Amino acid sequence: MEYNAQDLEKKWQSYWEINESFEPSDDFSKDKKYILSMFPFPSGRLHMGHVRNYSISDAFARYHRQQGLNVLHPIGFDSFGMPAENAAIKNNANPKTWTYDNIDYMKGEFKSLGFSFSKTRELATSDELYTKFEQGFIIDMFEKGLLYREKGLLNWCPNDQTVLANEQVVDGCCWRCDTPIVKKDMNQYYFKITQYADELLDDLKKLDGGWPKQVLTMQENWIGKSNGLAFDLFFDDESKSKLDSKFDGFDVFTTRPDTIYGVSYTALAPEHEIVTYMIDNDLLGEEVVAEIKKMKNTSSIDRQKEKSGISLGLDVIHPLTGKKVPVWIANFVLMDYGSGAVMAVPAHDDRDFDFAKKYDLPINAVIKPFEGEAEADKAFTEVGELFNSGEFDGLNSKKSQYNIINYFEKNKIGKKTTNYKLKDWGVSRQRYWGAPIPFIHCDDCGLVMEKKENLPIALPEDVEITGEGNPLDNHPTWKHCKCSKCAKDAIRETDTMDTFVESSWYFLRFCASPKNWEKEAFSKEQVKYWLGVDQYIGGIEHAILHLLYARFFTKVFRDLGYIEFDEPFDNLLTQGMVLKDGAKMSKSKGNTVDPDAIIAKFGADTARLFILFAAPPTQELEWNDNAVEGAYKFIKRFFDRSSNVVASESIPSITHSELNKDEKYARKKVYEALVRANEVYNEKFTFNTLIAGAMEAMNALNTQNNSDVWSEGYWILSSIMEPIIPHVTHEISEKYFSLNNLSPQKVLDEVFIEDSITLGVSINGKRRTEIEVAIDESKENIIALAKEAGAKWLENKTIIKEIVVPKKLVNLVVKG
RNA sequence: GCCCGGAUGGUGGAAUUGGUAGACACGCGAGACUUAAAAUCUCGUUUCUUCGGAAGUCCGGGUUCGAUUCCCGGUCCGGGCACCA
Repeated sequence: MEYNAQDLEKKWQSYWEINESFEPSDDFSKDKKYILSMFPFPSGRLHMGHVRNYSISDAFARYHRQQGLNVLHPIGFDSFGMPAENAAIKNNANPKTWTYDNIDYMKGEFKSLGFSFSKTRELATSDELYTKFEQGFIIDMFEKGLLYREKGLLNWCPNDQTVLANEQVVDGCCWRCDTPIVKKDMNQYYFKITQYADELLDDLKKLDGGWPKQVLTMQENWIGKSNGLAFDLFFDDESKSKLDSKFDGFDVFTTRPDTIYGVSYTALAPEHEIVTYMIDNDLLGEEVVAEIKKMKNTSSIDRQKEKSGISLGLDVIHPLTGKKVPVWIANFVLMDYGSGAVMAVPAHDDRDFDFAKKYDLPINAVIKPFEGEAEADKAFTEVGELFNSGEFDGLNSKKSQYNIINYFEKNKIGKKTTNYKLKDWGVSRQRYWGAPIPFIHCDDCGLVMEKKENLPIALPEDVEITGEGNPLDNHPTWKHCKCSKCAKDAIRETDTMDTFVESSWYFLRFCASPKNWEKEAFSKEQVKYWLGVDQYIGGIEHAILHLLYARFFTKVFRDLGYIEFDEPFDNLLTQGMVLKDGAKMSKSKGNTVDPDAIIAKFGADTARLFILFAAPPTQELEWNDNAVEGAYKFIKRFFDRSSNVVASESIPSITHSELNKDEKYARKKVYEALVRANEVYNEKFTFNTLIAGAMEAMNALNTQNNSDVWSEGYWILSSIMEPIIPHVTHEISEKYFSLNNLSPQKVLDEVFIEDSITLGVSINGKRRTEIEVAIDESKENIIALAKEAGAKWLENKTIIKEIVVPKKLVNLVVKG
C-alpha cells in the first residue's frame, strides 16, 4: 500500500475525535502532567511559530499519555485585542464575527496538524462566560485594594488611540505598531503589582532550574530593585522665600551614599512639582519657561541624545557640610523613578560628570583608587578609599555606605530605602474589543463597583468602529446605567482591560472541569491537582510581560484564597524563532511559509517531523524546503518498510545470542533510540537527537532481514516516534500491533552486551588507529595489541606512559 | 555601557559533560534501475596532500597522558536592559 498522508491523517484525526482520545480524566488519584503551550491570538491563520510551539507541547503530551499519566493539554484563544478592531476598521467587519470566524478556521488547522488538545476545554477569552469570571476577580481585587484609579502621565499611542503599560513601550515606541509614544495626563486603572515586587523577585529563586536563566535575569532586571539612601535636602532661607515658603526642600535617592561629600549640585526632573509651581507662579523668566516646556515635550529617546539643564537660581544646604548646593533642572532626571530628584556627584558618576562639564559645575573628588591615581577627565566610579569626607575618611567606599546610611538614620536626616524600576500595571485601554472594566461612575457615590450578580458586563454588538475615539463611549445607550449603590442614573466605565489580564489566569480556567464551567471559574481542588504547569512552552518575547503578569495574578489569587501555591509555571521552555533566509518569517518580508500548504503537500507528520528535527527547540530554526522533503522521505520509507513486520499482539521475544552480527547491531540501535527517547522526553527536550537515533535504528534494521528483529524494531520505533509523527505511527501500530505498542517500553540490557569492542589507539593524544578486543581483555593484552597496531608511529620512540580508558581508547605517550 | 547566550564541514546540527570530532539529515558527486528523466536504491563526501601522511571545533595562551568540553586573555555574532541616580 502506498503512503498517502492526507487519507491516513484524516482517518486518525476523526478516530481521535470520535474516541475523545485527549480528554483528561477527573480522577485525581492518578499521576498528572499539565502540558501547556501559550495560546494564540486568533489572527486568522496559524504561522510556523505556532506549529513549532504546539508540535513541542504535543510531543510532551503524547509521550506522557503513553506513559499512562493523566495529561491536561488544553488550548484556547487570546481573542480580545486591537487587531480585531483594526480589521473592523479596515474591512468594515464586526470584531466579534471576525474573531470567531478566525477561531473556527484555526481550530480546523489544529485538527489537521493532529495536535492532541482537549476539545472540551477549548475557550476564547472573549467568551462572555470568561469575561464574567474575570470581572468578578477584578471586583475582588478592587476590594482588596489591589486595583485603583488615578490620574497620571501615561504612555499614549497616537496611532492605536490607546494607553500602553510601561512594559508595552519598546524603545519609546508602541510594541504593536511602532509609533513613537507620547505622554498624556489621563485617568487610568492600575493593578498594584509593585506591592508584590519583592515577592516576584525573591520567588525567581524557586524557578531556578525550571526556567531559562535568561528569562529569570530579564525579570530580575525589569523589577530592578536597588538599595540606597533617601534623604531630604532643605532650601536655604533665600530660596525658600523665593518659593513663597511653599517648599522646605525635596527628597532625593542615591545608591551611592559613599559619595555624599562629593555632591556639587542637585537636579530635578522637568516634571517635578517644584518646577511646576515655579512655572505656574511666574517665578521663572519667559525664556526659561519656554525651554522647560520644550524639554518636557521631548521624548525619552531624544532626551538621551544630549544632556541639557537649566539653573533654577535656588540653593539647598548640604546635609553634612552645611554648604550651599545649587539646584538645576536636568533632562536626564526621570520623574517616575525615585522622587524625580537627584544629588549629583560629577567626580564619581558618568552622567553627573558630563553635565558638570557642560555647565562648568564644580567636580569634587572624594574617592581615590587604593593604588595609583584616578584617570583625569573621567568620573572615577569604582570602589576606592574615601577622602575629603569628614569622619569617614580612609574607609573603603563600598563598606562606608553602611556607615553613612547609619549616620543618616541615627541623626534622623535620612533613611535606608529600596527603589524598584517596576511600576504599577496600568490596565485601562480606550478600546472596544476588550473586557469592560466593571465599574460605574455615580455623581453621588463616586466610583462604585458593579454588583457581581449583574456580571458579565458584556460588550454591545451594535457598535460602530471608526478608529476615532472610544466606541463604548460613543455608543448611544450602552454606558447609561443605574448606580449599584444608590440606583440613580449613572455612567458605566467605558475603558476596557488590557488583554494581558485574560492571559494572566487562563491556565487556571483550563483546570475547571467543563461540567462546572457555568458555575465557577475553577475550583480550588481542580487547580490544586493540575497546577503547577509541568511544562510551559512559548516564545521568549513573553519573557517579561505575560510571564510577570501571570506570576502576579497567581500571588494575588493565592492571597484572595482561591489557590494555594506561589508560582504557576514549574518548568518553562522558550522556543526559538522560525526563520527563512536568515530572517524572522513575516508578511512584510514576504518570506512566510504557510502551514496549510505544507500539510496539503506532505502532510502534518512531515511538518511536525521537520520542525522537531531541524534544530533543538530552544534554538532558532531555519526553514529549508529540501530538508522538509527529506523528512517526508523518511516517513514514507518508514511506512513502506513496515511490510517487513510480522503482525503481533505483543513484542516478539528474541534470543539475542542466536542472532548474527547485523541483527545484533540493529537491535542495539533500536534500544539505544529507546533509551534516548526516554531521556529526551523527560529531561533534555532535544527532539532532534531522538529523531536522529530513530533514523540510525532504521538504517541498521535495513542491513538485516530477520523478521523478528524488524517487528521488534517497529514495535519500539513507532512507539517512541508517535509523539512526533502520530498519524503514520498509529497507522502502523494498528495494522501490525493492534495499537498495543503505544505504551511504556522496557529497555533490554542484553542487547548492549557485546563480546568484542573497538578501542581507539592514540599516540600522544592523537588518534592513529584502532584495535578490536574481547570485552574482558586484560589491560596488558590491550596495551600489547595497541603497540602492535601503532608500531609505525612508535619506531625509534620511548613509551613513557600507557593509559587505558576502559571501553574507550588506549593512549600511548612517547618521547624521542 | 552593563548583563546573558553563541561561534564545530558547503548547510542544519551531533558528540554519553575531559576520552576515537563531524552522528543524523540537507546539498553535492558517482553508480544501479530506465530508451530517457523523475522516483527509488547503493556508495562516497572536513580540508590539504608529494597518497607516506599532515592539519583541524573563532583567535592567542594555560591545565591535562588527552580539551569542542575546564581556566585566563581577545575577536566576531545574537539577545535583553539601558540617563533607574
